[in-house]
Amino acid sequence: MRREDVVEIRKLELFRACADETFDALVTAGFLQRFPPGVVLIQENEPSDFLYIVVEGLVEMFAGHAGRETTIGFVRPIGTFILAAVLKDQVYLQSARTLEKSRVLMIPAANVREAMQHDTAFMSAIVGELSTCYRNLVKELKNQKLRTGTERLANWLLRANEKQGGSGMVELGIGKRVLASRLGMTPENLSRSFAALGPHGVVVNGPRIRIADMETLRRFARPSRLIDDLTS
Amino acid sequence: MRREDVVEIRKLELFRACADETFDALVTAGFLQRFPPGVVLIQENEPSDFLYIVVEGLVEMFAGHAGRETTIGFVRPIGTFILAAVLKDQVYLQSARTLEKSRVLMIPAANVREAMQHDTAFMSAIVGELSTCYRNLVKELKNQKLRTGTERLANWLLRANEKQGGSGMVELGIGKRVLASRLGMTPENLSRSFAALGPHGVVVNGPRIRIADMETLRRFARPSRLIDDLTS
DNA sequence: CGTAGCATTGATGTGGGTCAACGTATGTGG
DNA sequence: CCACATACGTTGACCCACATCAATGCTACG
Repeated sequence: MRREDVVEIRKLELFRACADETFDALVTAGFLQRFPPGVVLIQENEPSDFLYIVVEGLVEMFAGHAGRETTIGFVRPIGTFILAAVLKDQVYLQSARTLEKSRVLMIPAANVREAMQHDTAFMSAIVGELSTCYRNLVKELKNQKLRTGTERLANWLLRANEKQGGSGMVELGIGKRVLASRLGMTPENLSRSFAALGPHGVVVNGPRIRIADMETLRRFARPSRLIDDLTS
Repeated sequence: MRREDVVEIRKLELFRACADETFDALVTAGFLQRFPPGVVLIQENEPSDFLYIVVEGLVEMFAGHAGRETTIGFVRPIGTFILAAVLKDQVYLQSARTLEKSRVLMIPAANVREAMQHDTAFMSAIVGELSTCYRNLVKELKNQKLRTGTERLANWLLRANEKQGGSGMVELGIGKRVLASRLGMTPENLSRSFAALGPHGVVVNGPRIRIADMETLRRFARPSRLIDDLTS
């Protein structure tokens, strides 16, 4: 494991405030693994053996039921997933797979729980992380229940544009079929939603999207700080 | 505030393990308020001044956007709400209103945050509570994205039946219009969904539902531990 | 009583899923 | 280098899930 990666992980909200010994112990106990794209890292309903930290690449969280499947979210460097399952020592509720070639740090769940009990600053950081994740999930539920698919796409584009500098040129960065699942629709419907956004100032060119008229798109999308803000 | 209420609150997962001084300080700092039905206790986008504990009655969590509104969940005695907002000292993402005559204990947010920093056992309980809430929310998101409205209703009935003793007679306990919002559909569609469950062994009689054929209903509903379990 | 709110039902429209066909890369092996 | 296979995105036809609008009956309550 590269030193620069360790430095980056240390900067995570989750690890920033904890003691050196805590951090070192966790990193030492962890395994750094490389995975090609498309590898399933964890599967729902399995016991939570590790806390996962994405050091490089891209991981998709998803879940299935009765023959259907949906994407819950993505984890990019540097980010963690399934913290809650690890803390409660219960089965995963989500599955995870790599979308790109990825490097992932796996920390044994028992070590995380133990570290939390011995380092108050770390536990405090966990509270912060869980609260943030909880609030993001509330926003996602509101996104799903209060908006149509096309509206979700419009807001996703606005947010992606800001993350990429606000130039009005958006690179999807993920396949459209995965984006469709993320937004809770079928690939066919995503195509039609893109078409429907044409009159609202959106020009599609393969994986490159141009927001030609930001004001019109915003008027249609109706972004809300209580749904779309990333931070909190 | 009655002594027996204090005893019950003390039994909450959130307060069970904390020090006596922590608990007493929080309860002393809190205000016990009575509200008639239909009172809005908090509104989304307002700063989080209090942690709320429902001592008696029934509270609905809901959220609105662009003229639409949806129910996120219910809080029954003894239960807490908006813990995450309080911990992050940020605005509420949900609103809350009483559905019945209720008694609610309001604890100033600053006291909660302070207590957490001074009582490790309390902080540990907060981690447990947040993890549980997070996982319940993941389940709700899966419920929404992976099921149709009628399927959600069928599973809701199965769960309500178990909570009420498993006799096969289910009392709704809330208005059908509120239930519809909870399940993410309109009141009209809830009526039709009830009708659609007739062939699957469900008999409706106003607010009293009879599950005449449990096996048939379960076969239709396809309940899953990864979506419908209350505990975890 | 009269009125207001709620549940139900029907008619109708829209969002979105399903199925099928087709085009366009991107590879792979001959 | 080409033929072929595969995966993906797009488009059209069609159908189901669900919302909307309107009308009706019911119950609860002042």
